[in-house]
Amino acid sequence: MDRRQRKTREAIFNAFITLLAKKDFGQITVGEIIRQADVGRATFYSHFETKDFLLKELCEELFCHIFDSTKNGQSQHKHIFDCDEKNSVFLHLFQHLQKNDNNILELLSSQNNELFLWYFKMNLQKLVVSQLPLFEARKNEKLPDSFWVNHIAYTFVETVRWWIENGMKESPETITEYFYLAV
Amino acid sequence: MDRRQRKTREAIFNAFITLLAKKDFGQITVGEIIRQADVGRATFYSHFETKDFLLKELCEELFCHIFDSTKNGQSQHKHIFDCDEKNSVFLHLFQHLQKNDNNILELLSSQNNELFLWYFKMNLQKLVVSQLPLFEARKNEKLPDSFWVNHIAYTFVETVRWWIENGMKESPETITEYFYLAV
DNA sequence: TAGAATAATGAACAAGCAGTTCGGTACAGA
DNA sequence: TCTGTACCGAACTGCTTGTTCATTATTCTA
Repeated sequence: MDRRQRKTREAIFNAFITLLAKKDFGQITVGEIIRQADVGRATFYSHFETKDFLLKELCEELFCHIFDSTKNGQSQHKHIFDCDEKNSVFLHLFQHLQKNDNNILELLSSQNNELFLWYFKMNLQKLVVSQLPLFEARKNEKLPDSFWVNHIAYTFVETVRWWIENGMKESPETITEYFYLAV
Repeated sequence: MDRRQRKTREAIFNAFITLLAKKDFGQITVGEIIRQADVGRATFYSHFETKDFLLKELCEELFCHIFDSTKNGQSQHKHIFDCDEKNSVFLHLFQHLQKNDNNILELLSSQNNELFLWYFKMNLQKLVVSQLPLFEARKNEKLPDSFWVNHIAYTFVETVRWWIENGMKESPETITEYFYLAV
């Protein structure tokens, strides 16, 4: 990819994240994004079809990074699926969130976009499916699988949200415990 | 209240609900609402400050109805807090939802507004607090109260969403059981 | 390093929407 | 019947989205 393209794309993403930390997705205008990113209007639209696509692509990029941190070998973390202790997968995620590598926290806070949470949950569900044995003990055979997976994934999302809204005072270890106790 | 006011208000609410069943809150315009409701533009704005306030007031009206169905003595249901069997409170809610008295289902579906779900959850939390003893057996003393209440309320919301998305094939009794098994 | 290809610029533009204003009309309630 | 109030509708401001295009700058490559 042309270096100019990469730089522009990054500038737009960064501007967008900065703005998302301050206000709701719905009330961010393209005008604000391009002012913050310092790019031309036409440039923005040559990169992203609409504002919604921008969010979509940002989500894909972020979640790709957080759910697969060995990509490009840049991360000091091992791939979450490769972790030795099975239990550490979710702990690892909480740790990632605490570090707030990508300002993901602002995006997950309650006032932000439904679509973003939806992406988060979708990625989580894939993870949960691979980790189902962990929750075997708690599962009741009467519960349909899809219900169960949905429940675990959303319990995680809600745990993160509760954590953020309460100032993230708890350690990732404590929150992981809460999560397991709640499921 | 003047009969004209009542009629206009109702027409706007109905138009809004009709439109919400078809498309996302964000892409409904005031123009569409007033065309569907067959009222003038200025009339709309004399009733509701903005589109957001319309949603807010609709939520208040609906949840007031569903969470307090004895209001105005119109309902055949007893007040949910007065039900004889403690267990029936949530069953009662699921039954209400199945009847879809107020087209509330469309509003709770995943593509709809965050604000709406937020209101739903807020009302639920109040209910959950009053019903906490029901969940005493499942609660672990390590979990903070606010975390626990939040978890129960959102488990309910997610149960409803799962139910809707899967075609509501299960009976309210079955779903109530799923809910209790999940919490 | 010259030249072709591609990306960015910025200003102008059309279209659409939110929310306001106001003079005129219709209706409710007493 | 009369008075106050609600509704109407059209016009208007201001803002946003998304497009266009001629011009400029940068990158890639031969």
